[in-house]
Amino acid sequence: RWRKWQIRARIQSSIDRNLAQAMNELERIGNLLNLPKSVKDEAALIYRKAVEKGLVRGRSIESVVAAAIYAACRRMKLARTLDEIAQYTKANRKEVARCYRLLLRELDVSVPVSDPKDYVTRIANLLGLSGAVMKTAAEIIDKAKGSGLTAGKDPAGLAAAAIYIASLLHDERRTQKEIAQVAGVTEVTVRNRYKELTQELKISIPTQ
Amino acid sequence: MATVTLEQSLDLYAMERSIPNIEYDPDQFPGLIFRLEQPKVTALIFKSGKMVVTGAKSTEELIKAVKRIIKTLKKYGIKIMGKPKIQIQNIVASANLHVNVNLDKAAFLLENNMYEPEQFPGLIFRMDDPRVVLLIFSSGKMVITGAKREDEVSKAVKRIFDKLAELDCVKPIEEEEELEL
DNA sequence: GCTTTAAAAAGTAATAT
DNA sequence: ATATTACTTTTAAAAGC
Repeated sequence: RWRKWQIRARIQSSIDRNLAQAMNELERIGNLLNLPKSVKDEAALIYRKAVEKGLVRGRSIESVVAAAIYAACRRMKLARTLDEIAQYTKANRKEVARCYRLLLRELDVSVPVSDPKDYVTRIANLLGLSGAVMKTAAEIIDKAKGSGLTAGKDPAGLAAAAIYIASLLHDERRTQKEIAQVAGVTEVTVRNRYKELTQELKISIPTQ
Repeated sequence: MATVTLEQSLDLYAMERSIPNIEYDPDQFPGLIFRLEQPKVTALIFKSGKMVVTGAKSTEELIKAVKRIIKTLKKYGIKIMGKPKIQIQNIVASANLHVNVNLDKAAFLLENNMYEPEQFPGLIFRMDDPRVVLLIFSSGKMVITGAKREDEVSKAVKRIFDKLAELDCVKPIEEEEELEL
């Protein structure tokens, strides 16, 4: 059937054109975020599934690409906030979040719940903190999980507070302001998590 | 939240002129906003004679509110014939399981859920039967929405409690303060 | 899809004192 | 530095863009 073949070819070419444009966007945003090739490949795979399922219709390619990048980062356990990714698009965080939820619901992509420890690694690297601080912060996160202090809390805020505490314990102090900034949360959040973690886990900070 | 149907059309402009404390800006929204203080509800009134009533805490309160809204309209000279048809469209309720919920574990074991703590502290669970959506918090408190009947709410709460217990996602709360009424 | 309305949950953000 | 206030999520309907 000529007709059927023709329709199929037309759909395929439209998918191809969409993909070509999307891959350019993916490359652009991915480079701005300094994402490793493995994450960009993962995002490309997710995006391809989305186009093939027709999920991009009525939505901007850019926001779906951003959502695919976010999903890929989560799957690869690379700590990036939705805001960091959305800042390189014309869409706002809310629109990218909407696309991300659509990908989760419509595609067979399972995304693990984000682990505050992934943010610990990133924050420590950005602040040039030692592996010892990183290790202690990760231990604090594990204890917090065991005590049920992490449920419902922003992993970035938890990681920021754990890093703050660990930096004090290792005498590599960073201010709450510095940590809050790289973690992408406010100082108030770092302070609130810090209070809760030190009190509930009975961590005493040497007064200096 | 309920819809009310009056089998007649309404002149919203006339209502806006005669009834005090009314908001009506057709450029912003096609409905006229009417706020009733007792029972405290808000009604969106449309020119088709249909309305949306939100804020009622019970079916009884809803019925009383609709009667008072219509009485008020009549008081200001708006002619209303027949009796209103009230349909409950959505019930929003909150509940407390009085146990802590392990959201990480629940997110891994429950089927249709979404748990994104960087975005929202609650786990969003879409239940098939009854067809409702639950926002579950680690405190054991929750929000149930999407139900059309009150029994769907209690059924959903029982189901989710059983399911969470079965999956070993609940833990008794240590620090029990509890009310002394 | 958006606009408007209300309500709860717990966390975070923005702004006020 | 803490106290408000406001916004995040979910749901449903109305009429119109």
